[in-house]
Amino acid sequence: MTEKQEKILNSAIQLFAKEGYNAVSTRSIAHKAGVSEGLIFRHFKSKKGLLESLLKIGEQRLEKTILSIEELTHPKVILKHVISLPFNMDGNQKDFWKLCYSLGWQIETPELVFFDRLKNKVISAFKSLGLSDAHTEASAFMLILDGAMVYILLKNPQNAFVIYEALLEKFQL
Amino acid sequence: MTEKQEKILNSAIQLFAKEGYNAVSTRSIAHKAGVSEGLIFRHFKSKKGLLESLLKIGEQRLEKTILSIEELTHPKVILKHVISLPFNMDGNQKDFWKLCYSLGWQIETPELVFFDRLKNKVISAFKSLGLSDAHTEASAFMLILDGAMVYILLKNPQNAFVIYEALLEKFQL
DNA sequence: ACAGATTAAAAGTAATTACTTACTTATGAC
DNA sequence: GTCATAAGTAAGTAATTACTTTTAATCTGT
Repeated sequence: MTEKQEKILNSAIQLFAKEGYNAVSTRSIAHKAGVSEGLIFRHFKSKKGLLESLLKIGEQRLEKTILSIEELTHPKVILKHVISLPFNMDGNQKDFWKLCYSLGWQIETPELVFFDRLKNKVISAFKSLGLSDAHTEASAFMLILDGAMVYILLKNPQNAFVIYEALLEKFQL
Repeated sequence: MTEKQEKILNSAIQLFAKEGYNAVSTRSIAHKAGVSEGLIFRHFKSKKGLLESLLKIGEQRLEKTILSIEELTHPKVILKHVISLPFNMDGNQKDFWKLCYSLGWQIETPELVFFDRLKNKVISAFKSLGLSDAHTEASAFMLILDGAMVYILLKNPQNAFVIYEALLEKFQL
């Protein structure tokens, strides 16, 4: 991975996250990266190819976080870790999640595996808590996770921590 | 409002909701409406003007729903009505909400008033329930409303009703 | 130092974009 | 019926789009 390749990737994810995939031109990416436009196509073939590289890299970076959750055994700890995710993102992670969620509103949703892995872990957690309908409970839980992500990514509030505590209480965690 | 104007509005909101504002061309809107492209600009001045018309109309159509909630007095009834919103949308309403939420990811967020009105009503409900921090509780509640909207609009599931019931239980409604 | 390959930029391409222009057709008031 | 206004279209416009091609710079091994 050359230095200019990284600059392209960094500029692209920032612009995509801020303005949405469709609204960003390859020209603006090249300009922000301080690189010729053609270089984007040399390295990533197409705009879509660039997007796919971003998603792949983002997933890889997330891998150790997901793994550490998958290794947990105590159900309440699992749930607590999952619902903490939106409240513990650094700038890079935020851009990646923002990209994922904004893509969801533009038809091209290239199914992200880690989301299913998280949900499965949540289902197993509710099962071991003895819930009668673990699947329903898990769906509701993931719905709230989505809500929290939207809250953090779109309105980025300063009172995030009290909201986090309120959510914990709601699930008695 | 002429027949062709309505056709333009209908085509536009459907396309915007499905593919996102930026991804839809005025040409495709005109084509879907069976109308010349110039007519869009005659009636709505610009693509953005068309969008603003859609938002205004959508808000007007929502007005009586919001009013009926604002007239409620019993706090638990208020909360139940608000959280029911995502689970009681017809096709037109779905398109409007989808447009609102998808726009949020594309910088041009022309602040929708009804959202604040809903939140204020929710705050007052939590206050009359005697909650110590009604604002925090209301934020968490609206966060969950967002999550439910995303769930319905993006994944449109068939088990929506059981999820709805699970959410009611979470707030003892 | 010099041929060959790699890496980058400069300058294209055709297609598409939002938007205009010039013009025609319907509508209604008097 | 005439005349002003509104509704509508077809054929443009310049700018921008994703992407390509050509040309120049910079390595690399000998």
